[in-house]
Formats: sequence, structure tokens, C-alpha cells
Amino acid sequence: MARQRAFDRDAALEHALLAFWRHGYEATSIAELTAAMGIRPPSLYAAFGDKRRLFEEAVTHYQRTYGAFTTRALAEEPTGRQAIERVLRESADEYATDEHPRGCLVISAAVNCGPESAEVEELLRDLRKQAKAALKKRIDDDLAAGRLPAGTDTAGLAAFYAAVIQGMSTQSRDGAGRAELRRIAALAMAAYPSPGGA
Amino acid sequence: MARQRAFDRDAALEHALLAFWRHGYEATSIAELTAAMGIRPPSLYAAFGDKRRLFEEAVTHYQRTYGAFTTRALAEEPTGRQAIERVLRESADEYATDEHPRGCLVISAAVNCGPESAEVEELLRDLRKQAKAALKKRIDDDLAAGRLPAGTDTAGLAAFYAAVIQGMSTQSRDGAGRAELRRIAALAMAAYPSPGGA
DNA sequence: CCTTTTCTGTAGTGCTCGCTACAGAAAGAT
DNA sequence: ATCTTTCTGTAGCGAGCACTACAGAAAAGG
Repeated sequence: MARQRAFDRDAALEHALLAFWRHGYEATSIAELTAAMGIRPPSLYAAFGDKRRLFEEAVTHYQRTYGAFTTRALAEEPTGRQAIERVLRESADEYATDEHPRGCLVISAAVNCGPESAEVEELLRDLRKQAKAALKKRIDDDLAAGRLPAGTDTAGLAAFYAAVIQGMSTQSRDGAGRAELRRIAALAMAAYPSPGGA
Repeated sequence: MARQRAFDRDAALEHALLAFWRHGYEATSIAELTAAMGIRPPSLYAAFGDKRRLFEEAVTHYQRTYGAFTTRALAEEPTGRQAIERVLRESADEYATDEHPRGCLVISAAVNCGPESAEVEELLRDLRKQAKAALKKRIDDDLAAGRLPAGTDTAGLAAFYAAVIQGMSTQSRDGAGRAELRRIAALAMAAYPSPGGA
């Protein structure tokens, strides 16, 4: 019994996500967001609350779309080693493409934050820790299945692969191409212990 | 024949550097800088030009002090392998300490930049590329001396170690301690080829 | 038709941003 | 002491920030 929204909420969220991905949370202004979304500020605030909540929703949308390949890779591969290898390889491909902004939004969108955006910084920090824990879980599977030497430092391996992925994100934003990222990914697999031990 | 400056320029620059290191270029306001430096805006502008030039000078100061350990490690170690190993180890120690902000200023201070700070972003990007080239140079030394198999992809190795260092910087800012970073560093050395070949 | 409800666009709010005009203070030259 | 020059502090510039008051427009119910 009332006027209905004249824009596509999902499409607007998608455009907001791309803007945040490109320049990060604080550096993306409401003016830039409304321009990218094709709407005016009151429509944005009515549909999404405020800038912080729009960002949180954009991050959730990111994890369900562009960032979902990591969760898929970890879930679908039979062994921890294959899961890690696939995450690295697909990260190389995803980070270096020109179909969307470079690198990973969770890694790069809230690095330079003032005190007033500390909560946003903390949100992405938590997601990075969750991602590292997800890597460790699959590596632990290999350890439990005897595919890794007893006593293997799985937490250290998870931190190592998380670091490699974070570095790949940085370098993709610095202009590195798919081939260069793939070479990083391949070299990183040399650190994965062989079943028999060192 | 005129009034002289009442504050220590080097000390003020040092405090500006620490502020930029903590929150990054754009997120550090002139108000925050003047508070940290113990001076008022006109003194800042008279002594350093503007915010961008102050940042550039802070980066130079950083490279000569806090960031100099990488250049030293690369210059002083006899082999490329030892140089890389030392850079990784000292990065772990430097990034995780509480004596100054976490991580590397060159890696983390200009990630989320609006269009008006694109030049600053590009400045640090160039420094990261130079650092990667410096790594490659030492690895090339090992190749030339026969300490690496012929045909070794030294550019790939340099990109890999640059990525690991960038990831260590990110994780130190996420709260990782010295021990965790050292484990990342140790694992990364597994990718360094042995002289005989694979 | 008219009413009700919600969305939309214009036009602004107060605030902080980087930066500076201006006047007074300090130090060396004469 | 006086002049000249440069620094310092106050106070405020225009511009952009996140956000919103308000009025008109649009859709459904009566």
C-alpha cells in the first residue's frame, strides 16, 4: 500500500562492493558510493542503514560470491595438501584477473583506518583469522590421516599459507600477473611436508 | 639574523613517522600529526612543506632507520640463501616487537587511498618493487655462483619471498607474535632450491 | 476520486579535512 | 635600541565528509 523501491537492491550492493574493494572502506566516500550505485544518499540510507552496515553487507556478499572459491576449495578437495594447493592456485587466478578489482577485499579493504573505523578493521581481522583457522583444519585432517609426520606444526603451516595468500593479494594489487602469482603458489607448496617426514 | 626554530626537526619527523606507520597516510590527519609532533600547523608547513612531502620524508627516514635491516641483511650475508634467511628472520623480530608500530610501513601505510593520494600509493608501490628486485639480485648471485641449479626461476623466488614478507607484515598487524612469524620464515626457506637441483 | 505510506531528489546540516592569513614574539645585524 | 627576518600561536579559510529534513512523487487501499 505504499510506493516501492525504484532500484535493484542487489545490483546496488554489488556496485558498492566493487567500490569498497577498489579503494577500501574509509577512502570510499558516500558520494562515490551513490554514484556507483546509481542512487541518491537518502535511498542508500533507507535501504542499507549507514556506511558501516553497507560495508558489512558488502563483505558478506563478497564472501558468498567472489571470495567463495576458498571455502569451496577447502571443502571439495580430498586431502589437506590438495585443498591448500587449490586455494593457492585459484587465488592466483582470482587475484590477477581484470574482471573485478585486484586482490582480496578481506585482506586489503580496511588496512589504513582511523580510530572511528576501528570496528570495521576488527571485522576484517576476525575474518582473516577465521580463514587461517580454516586452512589449519584441513592440514590437521592430513595429520590425523597419517599424511603428515607426527608432530607436524599445523598451526605454523596454516600461518605460512595464510601469509603467502596475503602476499599474493598485495602483489596482485601492485600489478603482478597470473603467471607470477602462480609461481609464488607453486613454490609455496615446497613447504608442505611429505608423508614420510623430513 | 632571524628567529630560529624552537622544536627539534628530526624528533618531530620521527613522531610523524610513527603516526603514519600506525594508521597509514590518509587516516593520519594534520591534527593528529601536530599533536604527535608537539607543534602547530604553521610550524609543520614551514618545516616540511605539506602532508605529502612530510610523508615522503618520513618514508625516507624509515628506510634509513627501522627499515634498514633488510638492506643490511642483503648486503652483509655471504650467500643469497643466507641473505634471504636473515631478512626473513629479522623481519619476524622487527614486525612483532612492541617498541614501535607493527609490520612494515612501506607495505601497510598506503593501501586504502582515494584518487587524491594515488601518487603516495605509487611511491610505496615502487619501493616494494625495488625491495623485490633487491631480493632477486642476491638470489641471482647464488645462481651465478653455482649455488642454485641452472635455469632456476630467480624472479619467481624473489616474488615468493616478497609475498611471504608482505604476509608476515599483515599478520603481525593482526596480532601474530614473534614465534609465529619465525615459524612462517622457517617454512618459507623450504622453497629455496638446494644446489644439486631438485 | 482521496488517503496513506513509503520512496526519491534537492538541498542542506554540523563537522572535520588540509591548509593559511595574520599578528605577535624572538633572535641576529647594525 | 632599532630594524629585519623568520618562527609561533590563534583563528579561520573553502572544501569535502557522513548523514538527514523536507517536500514532492508514486503505488496500493478505500
